[in-house]
Amino acid sequence: MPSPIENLTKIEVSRENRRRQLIEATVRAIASQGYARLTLTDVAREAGLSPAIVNFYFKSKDQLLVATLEHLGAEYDALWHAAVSAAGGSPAAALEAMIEADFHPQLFTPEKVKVWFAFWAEAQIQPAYRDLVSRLEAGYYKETHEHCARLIEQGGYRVDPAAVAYGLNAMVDGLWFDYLIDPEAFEVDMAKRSCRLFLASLFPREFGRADAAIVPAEEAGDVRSHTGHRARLAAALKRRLHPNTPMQPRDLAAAIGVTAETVRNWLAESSEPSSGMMGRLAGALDAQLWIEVYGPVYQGLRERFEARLAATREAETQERAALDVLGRPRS
Amino acid sequence: MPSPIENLTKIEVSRENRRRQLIEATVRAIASQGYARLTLTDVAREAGLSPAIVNFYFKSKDQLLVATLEHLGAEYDALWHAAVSAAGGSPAAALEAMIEADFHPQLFTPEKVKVWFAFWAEAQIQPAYRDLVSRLEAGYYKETHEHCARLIEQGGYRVDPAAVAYGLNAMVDGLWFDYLIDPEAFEVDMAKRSCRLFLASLFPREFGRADAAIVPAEEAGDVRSHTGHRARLAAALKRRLHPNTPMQPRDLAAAIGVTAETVRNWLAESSEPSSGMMGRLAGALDAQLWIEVYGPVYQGLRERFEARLAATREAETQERAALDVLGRPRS
DNA sequence: CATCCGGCTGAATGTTTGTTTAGAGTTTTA
DNA sequence: TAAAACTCTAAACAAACATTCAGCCGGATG
Repeated sequence: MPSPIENLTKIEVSRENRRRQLIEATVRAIASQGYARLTLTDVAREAGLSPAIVNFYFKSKDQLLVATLEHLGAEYDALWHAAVSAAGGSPAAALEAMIEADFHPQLFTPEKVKVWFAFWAEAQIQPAYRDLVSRLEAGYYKETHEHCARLIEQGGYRVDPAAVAYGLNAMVDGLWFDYLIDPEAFEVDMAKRSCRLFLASLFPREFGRADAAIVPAEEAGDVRSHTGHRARLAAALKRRLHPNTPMQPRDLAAAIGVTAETVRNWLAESSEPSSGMMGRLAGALDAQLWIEVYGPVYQGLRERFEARLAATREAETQERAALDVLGRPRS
Repeated sequence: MPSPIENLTKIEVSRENRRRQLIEATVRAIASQGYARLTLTDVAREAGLSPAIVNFYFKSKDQLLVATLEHLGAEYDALWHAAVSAAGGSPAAALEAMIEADFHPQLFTPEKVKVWFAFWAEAQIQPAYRDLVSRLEAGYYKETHEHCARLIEQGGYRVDPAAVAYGLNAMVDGLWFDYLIDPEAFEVDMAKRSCRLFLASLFPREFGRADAAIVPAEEAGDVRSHTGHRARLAAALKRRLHPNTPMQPRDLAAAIGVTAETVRNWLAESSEPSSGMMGRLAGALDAQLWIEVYGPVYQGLRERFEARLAATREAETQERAALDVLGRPRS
């Protein structure tokens, strides 16, 4: 389990922290000023530094913006990859995990959604943005399509996996859009329910009947609300900060830009990182961290899937038998 | 059937034309330069005029941009309102009409979609944009919700109309987004099919079974492909340019910025306006024009709906009877 | 025909902003 | 400890841009 930071000198780590500090300042600045009116003075003010600093760490304003988009893209990719891995092999659980990831509080904040749309709009002009955005979208679509196809095959369904994946992707993007337009009125539960409604009406055995989908999903609660991940985080960190490894708490703290005291508190389970900080941790260490900490949550999701599947399959069998009695097998 | 242009002097008409010319130049300029890099010089170049002209017809660059957004919004509203009216009272046909309108070639062009997203992204900052965009979205959602609710009630379905309307809106927005990201790869038919797949799985009687929705929809063809609307347009125009009305072909031509010769060609059915020009016509005359010209197309859609409904209702009745025999009425 | 007036332009203006540069303060290295 | 390297800032610079304005041109008006 090698860590990226082992290969870097302290100077390089420090530079990396400054760059990230500026990138995060850029995100805040775009969210408050807008992309079009963004100036380096805004970024510097957010970062608490002088305007000229940007041209020191990034060659130009354009490069800062590209780096910001790359940062957001990497964060998004890492999150849903980890969620899918944690969901195990079941395609239904994987799709559910992707929906959860799409509305995960680390990504799905008013600030970040605003910034995403700013880049998306601008990507039509700037080829540098465009390529990156297209690659992200394609990767996400491919993954969705794969799980849909497997689900259709395993479940013996007869719909076009491309149409399903396409529709699901579009719905998620559209819900992000709704959130952009009016974050106050947006209800995350309702959004997830709409996605499940779509899947449930196509795959009733795995996602429950469409009728059931209108009932607020009491399961599949917010990841944050689950207790136990504080302990899991501490354990996962301890494994990585084992005495005979070169990395010590203070190194990790320096790598992610917090004090050593903060890291010690996490290890002592007396506090826990914000979701944003959690993303930094996963970046500084490895993506496996995500799975170890949040895996059990998705594991729970998976188990509920299996139970629901068994129940609805029973009902399905009875219904099918009833039709068979009349000699008119269901098409 | 009063026409707005009757109340305007020639000078006012001329001013209105220039304003629209500048607005359309702005749309092209944003599509090619992007919102952030847009300069008045770009707009002027697109319009074939000098940069200072903008501050003559609009007090400032900001006002030009607001006017541009208002123009797009009015066009969008008019289009789907007309489509819904033409669809008659059936909620299913209305929903189908709204889907058709959302991907209508007048609106759904790479240029306009780019510009829409540019404004949407910027709407997070500029309250002037924000209010307008929110109002448009709300109106569209309300309409969708209404038709969904009626469909659910009439059909005896048991899903939450809000979740359906929400999901459908999100899917349409998301498909626009896909188009933004990669217009080359986008297939309009596939997009419409995904929307119908969603509706079909919830309302199988009105939209056909989900299984059927994977077959390319040979019906519901593109509005443009229907012959006959050239004749309908000529007739509709003749009614409005009747000899004893004050408006003559040359007035109409001036109002929409074409030559009188062009209008005469439309009347003679020897040519037809582009979809964009059709939008101008409806604006200069009245929205009813849309219905007269394109109504029969949506009428055809409605008839196919009725036929499909009758066929699937028959099958449904048989199935229900089969279940009743077993004394286990379908829940 | 002379006059007037609105439409439009080219040049000028003042502001904003990205970038450069010289150098001060601090840390690291020899 | 001295020198070198690094980080960061303040000021200067140059380019881009929205906006203003004086005035030209062409058609309408008397």
